[in-house]
Amino acid sequence: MDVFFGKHDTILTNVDYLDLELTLDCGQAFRWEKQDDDSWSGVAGNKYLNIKKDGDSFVLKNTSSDDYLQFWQHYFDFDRDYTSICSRLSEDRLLSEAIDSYYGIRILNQDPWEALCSFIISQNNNISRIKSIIKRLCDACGDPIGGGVYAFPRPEQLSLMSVDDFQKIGAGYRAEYLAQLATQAVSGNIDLQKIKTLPLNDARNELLSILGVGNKVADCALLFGLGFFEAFPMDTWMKKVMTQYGGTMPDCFKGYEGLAQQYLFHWARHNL
DNA sequence: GTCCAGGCATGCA
DNA sequence: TGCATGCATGGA
Repeated sequence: MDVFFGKHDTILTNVDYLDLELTLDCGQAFRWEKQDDDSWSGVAGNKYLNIKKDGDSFVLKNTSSDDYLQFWQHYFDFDRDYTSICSRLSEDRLLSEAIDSYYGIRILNQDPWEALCSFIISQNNNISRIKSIIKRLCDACGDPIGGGVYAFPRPEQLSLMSVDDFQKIGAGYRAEYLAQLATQAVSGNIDLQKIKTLPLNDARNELLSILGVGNKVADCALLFGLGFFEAFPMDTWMKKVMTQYGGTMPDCFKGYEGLAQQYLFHWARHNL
């Protein structure tokens, strides 16, 4: 991949492995919207981005070299060699088919706090509704970052919301979970930066102690927010997929379970 | 109107 | 440990 820093934009060429729609709209992140010109706009951290595929290159609008190097490069996981990982994963027949069909899914490195809150909201919920709840949450108490756009609220901002406030934005029965989580995060009882440094199982157990966090939500937070590429979220779709493996994971998934999961999840939703 | 969504907490065996 | 049930909400 080559990176060019223009006067306003950052331009990526020779990108081996990125499909914007598959990556930004596959249910791992909830703040990206497709625009009329087929570009994608979204918020991550306290940054707004518009990114568009233009022929063989990708244009990150109004993105400085600092923004790219210090934030988006890691967000899009560009430091990881997806080509060699997918080559390894393709040793499995089903995964090989999924990768061929949906080439270009990357795992985004999202903010741990946002990922945890988002996947608590996601439980027993559908993606379009998850998106709208999160948007209302950001509009209600996140930092304005310009253009009428708001960042995802920090713990102390969420802690100022009451259970009733969370219900008013449509969180439903998850309102209680969000309120408790915010309180614990502010008190330091939940420390995601510390959890990030733990071994996978310890990190997982810490997350499981949070009200409203079960196996699936914990694994999503680990994979999409806390940098655990080997986490393997098991939702209803993945349970169906795993019957095709007799319940045991192929050896070639090892170390890359998260990406394998995301491909199989996508494959299952379109083929089962 | 009815169904269902990237589940989880709870109670009971 | 394993299974049944209730849960808030709104888009399809």
